[in-house]
Parts: sequence; C-alpha cells; structure tokens
Amino acid sequence: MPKLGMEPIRRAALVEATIHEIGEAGSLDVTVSQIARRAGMSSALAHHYFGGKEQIFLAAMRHTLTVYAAEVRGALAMSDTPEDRIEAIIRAGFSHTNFRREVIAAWLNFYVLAQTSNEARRLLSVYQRRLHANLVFNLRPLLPGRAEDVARIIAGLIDGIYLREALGTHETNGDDASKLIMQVLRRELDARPCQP
Amino acid sequence: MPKLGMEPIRRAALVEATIHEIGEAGSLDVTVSQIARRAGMSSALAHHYFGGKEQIFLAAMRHTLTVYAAEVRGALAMSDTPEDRIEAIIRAGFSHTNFRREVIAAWLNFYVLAQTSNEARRLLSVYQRRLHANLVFNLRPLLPGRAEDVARIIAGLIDGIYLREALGTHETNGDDASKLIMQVLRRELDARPCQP
DNA sequence: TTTTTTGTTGATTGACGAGTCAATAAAAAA
DNA sequence: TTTTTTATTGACTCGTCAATCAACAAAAAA
Repeated sequence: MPKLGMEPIRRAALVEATIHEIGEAGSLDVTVSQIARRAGMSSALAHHYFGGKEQIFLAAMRHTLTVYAAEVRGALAMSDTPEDRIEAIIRAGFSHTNFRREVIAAWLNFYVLAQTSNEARRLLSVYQRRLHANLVFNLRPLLPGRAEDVARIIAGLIDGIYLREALGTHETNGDDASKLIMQVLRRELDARPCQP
Repeated sequence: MPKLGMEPIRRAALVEATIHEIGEAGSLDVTVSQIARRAGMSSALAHHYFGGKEQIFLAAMRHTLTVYAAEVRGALAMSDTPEDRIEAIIRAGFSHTNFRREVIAAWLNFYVLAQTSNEARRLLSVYQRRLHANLVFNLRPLLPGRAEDVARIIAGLIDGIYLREALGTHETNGDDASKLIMQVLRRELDARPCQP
C-alpha cells in the first residue's frame, strides 16, 4: 500500500534508526538490516533510497552535526554579552543532549571515520571551524591579540574534557566541566591587567 | 621446522603487525588473516596463540600504552623541577612518536572500543589515572589547593588538542601544541599572587 | 483505460571472514 | 627409542552481510 511522498519520511526514519543502532552497538559495526528493521522497512528499501551503507552513515552524521549546530545557535541567541556567549558555547557542548549514549558513540566513530573518509573529514572540519570562528568572534573584544590562541585553548578543552567525561565512570555532570573551562577563560581575562 | 620458544616472538610479531594494519585501515576492520600475513604466519597460528581477534587487539593496545608510558617515564627522568616535569609530560604527549598514523589510529579506535569493552575501558582509565596522578604530584608544590583542577585542565587539553591536531589538515607541529598548554599553566602560576 | 512513476519486499547471490581441526614435523623428555 | 610437548599450516565449516533483482501494488499521468 504505497503512499506517495514517502522518500523524505523514509530517509529521516533511517537516519534516526542509524543513530540509535550505532549508539547501541557503540560502533559502526551495524548491519543495514538492523537499521532498516528499526526504521520499519526492508533492507532493500534502505539500499534503494541511500545507495549504500556508507551513505547512510554519512547522512546520520550530517544530521547529528546539524542538531548540535542548532543547539549552539539557540544558546547563542539567548545571551548578549561576549562573555555570556562564550559561556553559552561551552555549556552547549556539555548539555544533557550531548551525553546521550548515541551522541557519544556518533562522535567517537566520527573521529575514527575522519581518518579515512573525505566526507567525514570535511564535516568534522566544518564543525571545528565553526566552533573556532564563534569563539574568536566573541573573544576578540575581550582579549584583542590573544583571541586566536585562547580560542584554540577553549576548543581543545571542550573536545578533550568531553572525551574524558564521556568515557569516564563518574556520573557525568556537564556543569563541572563547563565551570572548569570558564575558570580558564577568567584567568585569561584577569591576567591582562597584571601584565601590561 | 619448528624451533622452540617461538611463542613470545610470534606474539610480539602479531602485536606489531596488528598496530600496523590498524594504522593502515584506520579502523578495527582488519582481518586476522591480514595481520597474520604481515606477521609472516598463518591465521591459524594467530588464533592458536591469542584465542581470538579481540584478544589480539587488546594485546596491541596494551603494547601501545606501554610504549607511551615508557616515553613519559623517560622524559620525566630527565627533568628535575616540578615545572620541568609538567612540561615533560605535556611534550611527551605531542612527541613525534605520537603523531604517527598507527598511533593516532590506535588511540581513536581505543576510545571507540572503550564504550563496549571492559578491558579497553580499564586500560583507558589506567592511562587517565596515571596522567592525572603525575600532573597532580608535580602541581601540588606549585599550586597547593588548585592542583586537582589544574591537572584536569591540562589533561583535558592534552587529549583535546591532540585530537584536533591528529585529525587536522595542518602539518602538525607538536611544539605549538605544547607551548599553548604551557601558556595555560603559566597563567595559573602567575595568577596566584594577583588574587590574595 | 493504459502507461508510467513511485514504493516496497522476499529471495538470492556472491563474497568474505572467524574460528576449528586434523595432520605434519621437529625438539625434548621419558 | 618411544612419547609427549611445541610449532605450524591447509582445508574446511558455518555464519554473516552488502548489494541486486524480479515481482507486486498503488497512485498519477497519458
């Protein structure tokens, strides 16, 4: 009983299912059949719409990044001083959303894939550049001359602390992580008047 | 023509070959046959000595971590002030060795595996705890009271910046990374007298 | 109404790969 | 010398899985 206009619905369902399956498996070792079953269709249909497994994965990753980007934009819209905006960017990285099993799995596998897949590498560098640009833009009024370096530091901290928290045993509270990074920023801000 | 006492030699060869294959593939999607071939033996022998694929991987990861730990120890032995030692720890993480294809691949896949393999998670937390302890031990004389937090910051920076450099396009110069992290440390040290 | 386009699947193919086993051979122990 | 232990492999089993295809069904266009 085929209804028309199914393509976008099917695609979305497959992307959603892919993210869930990857989250459950913790790796990209997930079969097209598993994904298709979860999305409520045959594996043949998944192939029909996406062509192959890799393209399904890439679509899923694109989606994950899109959601993350939207979250950051949302947080930025709510704050109006540069310092607030930087804090918003940091907090977004450690939001409840980003510590869900599937999201963690997506990121880790993303890193792995970025070694060999051009498209994955491209997507990753879009993320990295966007984060860097956001930070620099808001740091410049506060720390003219050091904005670039401090942006690299904060970006590195976001990724690194995320990694540790995501894989650590502790019940992860993103607030601690954000506070720690904000401390580093405040040190940079406070240091200025001391070294003329 | 079996010579005796081959076991340790074979095991070592397999570990070495595994690391190379993972490095080339960029993932754990590597067959036992590939590994065995590179190590100059049949796949049956690999199974004979290690039991299964996962155990081969775990041995390879254990080896990678052991090498890294040795490098850190070596660097620590050469420095005698706490600040020097901290710098040594940081530099070790960004040494030429650690930016080789295989080592990067090993780490990234390590993170992925840590989500699902208890042994991998255990190994990872050994690394994390060792790094943390080393940092805290040398930070305490410099920053009593803040050693824990600063250790978390530096450890996060090491992992995070490593990740970015390892996957970035830029010809990676570990020196820049080390200097950036050292700047953060100096800020912390300098900040002290300013806030009584 | 006939034809085309869109949606859908069961069944199949073809390849690949982990792990097992029986068999062979040399060294060491008995 | 016989037996056991260690080293080693080719061949095979059994399972899995990506991708394809033929076929069916319903809506839209002709």
